Amino acid sequence: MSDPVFTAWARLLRAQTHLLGVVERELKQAGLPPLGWYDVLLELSRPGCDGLRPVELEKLLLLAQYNLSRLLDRLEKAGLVERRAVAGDGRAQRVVITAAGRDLRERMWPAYRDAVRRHFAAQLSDREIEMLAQMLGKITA
Amino acid sequence: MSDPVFTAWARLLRAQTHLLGVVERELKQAGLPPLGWYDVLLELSRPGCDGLRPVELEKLLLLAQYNLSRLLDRLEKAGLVERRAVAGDGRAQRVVITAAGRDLRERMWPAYRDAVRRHFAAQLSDREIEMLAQMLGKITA
DNA sequence: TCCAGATCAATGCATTTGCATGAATAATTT
DNA sequence: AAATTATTCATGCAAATGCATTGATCTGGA
Repeated sequence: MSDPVFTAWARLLRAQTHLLGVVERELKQAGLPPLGWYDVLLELSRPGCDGLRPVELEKLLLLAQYNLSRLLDRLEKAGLVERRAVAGDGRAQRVVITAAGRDLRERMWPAYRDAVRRHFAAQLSDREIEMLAQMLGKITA
Repeated sequence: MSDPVFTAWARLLRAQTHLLGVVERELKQAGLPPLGWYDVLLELSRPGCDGLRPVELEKLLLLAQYNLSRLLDRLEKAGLVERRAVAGDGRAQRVVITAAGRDLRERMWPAYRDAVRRHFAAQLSDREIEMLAQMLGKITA
């Protein structure tokens, strides 16, 4: 296990598990829904975004089709998104964020941001953050 | 979202999700159990390790107590580990790997190692791997 | 000794995920 | 046009996870 590759791999898994754990815990403690909800709401509220198809969200968020389908069920039930028919393609749908959805995302953001700053950014220098981003970017590139 | 911190954060989540996805997929395709099984078996088969308590595994692997309890149920049912009583503490138990457990871990290793090399290490130089490890180490430190 | 509090592990129940498949529409081939 | 194949999304069922609680010890005072 002195192999540098597996040291890095192990630390990647460990860091992610740890960070996701604390961040989710803080969100929950603030009475907010899980990060997965945030991710969807964020994509749908990007400037100029007039709704997205499930199949597009799937690729953006690396979610399995059936998981996204049910996540959208929950978001819709909570009144945060709406599914609309797509003219010209009877299979597809367009998922649109509602006012309540935008509102929730905006309320989640401070808690999310602060948790990431405190548990992630605070451990690293600005220079390190940038190098980290640069290297991690190569993986999914 | 041009904030370097959140660029790094987003890439961390993305890289991990992607890597875990492909690695798990390859393990499954090779007819092998999930990574979580490997992690437990690895800890239990470290040289000089004479079994570990669930509470120790919990901390090593960052698992929730109830999740570990049930993971051990599965491993035990599959004949890969045994739970033994601890002399002197009636609450505790000692989890010990079996011969079948060692065997499985050894069979998982090549598939795991190759997947990590191909999807993770291959994207980065040796120097980058080391820097990555160094930075990620600071997070859980 | 006895009791209050802490630690260790299991479990009932609800939620979420994974897997396989299905249902509907679109695109392509013949 | 008809038939085949591909795409998009949903869903039944099983497995795993999260949450709260329980049961059983152990520990440290009164």
